[in-house]
Amino acid sequence: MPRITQEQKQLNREKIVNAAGEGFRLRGIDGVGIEELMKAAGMTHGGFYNHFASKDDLALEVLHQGFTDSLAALDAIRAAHPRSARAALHDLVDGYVNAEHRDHPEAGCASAALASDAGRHGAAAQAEYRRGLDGYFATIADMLAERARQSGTELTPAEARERAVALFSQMVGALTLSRAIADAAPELSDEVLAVNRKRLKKL
Amino acid sequence: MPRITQEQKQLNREKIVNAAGEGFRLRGIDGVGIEELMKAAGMTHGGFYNHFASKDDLALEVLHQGFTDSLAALDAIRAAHPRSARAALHDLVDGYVNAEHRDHPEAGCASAALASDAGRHGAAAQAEYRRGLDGYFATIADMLAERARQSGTELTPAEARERAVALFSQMVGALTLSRAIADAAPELSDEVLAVNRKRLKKL
DNA sequence: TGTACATCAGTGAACGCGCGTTCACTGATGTAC
DNA sequence: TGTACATCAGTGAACGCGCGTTCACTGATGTAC
Repeated sequence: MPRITQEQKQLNREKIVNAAGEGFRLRGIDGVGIEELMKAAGMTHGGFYNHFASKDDLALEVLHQGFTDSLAALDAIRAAHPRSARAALHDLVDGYVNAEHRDHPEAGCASAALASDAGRHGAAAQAEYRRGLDGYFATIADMLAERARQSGTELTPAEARERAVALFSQMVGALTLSRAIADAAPELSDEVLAVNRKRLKKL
Repeated sequence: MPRITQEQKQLNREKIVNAAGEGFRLRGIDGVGIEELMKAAGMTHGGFYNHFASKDDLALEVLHQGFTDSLAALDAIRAAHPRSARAALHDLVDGYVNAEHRDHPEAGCASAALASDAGRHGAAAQAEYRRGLDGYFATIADMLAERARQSGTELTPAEARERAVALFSQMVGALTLSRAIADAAPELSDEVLAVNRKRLKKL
């Protein structure tokens, strides 16, 4: 069978990145092997190095793809509420700080699922992470400034950014803590989500 | 040489737990091997199983010890400010959300350093984590209620707890994000810390 | 208190296993003419 | 357009390596008398 279309090769590469994206978010970069990854992508492990120079190389691509997706999703939330930044912010908080997102890191935000992996996997991984964070902070700051404008007040750029940094930090912290106890203490985990969701929407 | 005093055995056990506490916080539970751990504790790897049934067993003890230490440190902060819960809360935030703590996870809070490890290492690990979180939430709620009382207002227990949960979530999120980009984007990392520190103290 | 013996903590070699990575092979694709 | 050949993506066995764990050994400690 081998030697396939260039188009098919590109599709296979994407399958690997997607499978790795889910696996890495669920169990960490070091928690998933290449054989398992390639199997999930529908191939055998030997072909991995036709696509990536190393596992770390793949990890970088997963981070890049993850943040690209997350930032696109954030833009989609904004676009869904063209008249109300307040409604968009509520959607953002509700969509981020909830049980569904907690229970499915494989389909969720790279920031929350891969924070400790990024911190431990070298400067290149951190640079990808930084790009994501910058995007989150800038977009949320925009949303906050827009909301202020729509309710007849003004926010200096510095103030909007401060609030955005604090807001996103709390969102990530809430998800992180709720995940750390999801199986053993579901009520406490739910409480962490509910309390933060409620208070984040009041900010 | 072998067969040593029971007292010495206990000391050796503590050395292993301490070495593991540092190693696990720095590089994750899966990121440190038993041989390396035992070497750091001043022994060879073979004796490990005289102290622990397995590496997971050690991880549980590390979590337990970590939260015990953290909760004791929290009590010490309270005790240092018997007249002002406000001052104690400021100390807590300043001591938690800063560059020193970011750069030395091995000497820092188990909640922040081991959150993803706990979430991925089974129900027993999560139960230890829960115990720590319960302690943090309860103590911080107490501090917030005390601060209100000292400034002439009252806080219902429910309101105090809500604020405590939100406050600690934000503290953990701030530290988590700042660590994820500490090497590659030190200015952004510092900003995350400074913004959250400032706003947490206003809460 | 002194002696004889059982216990058992630390040592370091060894075990099986799974990991990331390499490689010879294959045959369909891509390309040169 | 057709043909001959080079390319190269996927296969699956193999590599070295480090991991968690086991084990026979040792000799000082703990204990029974």
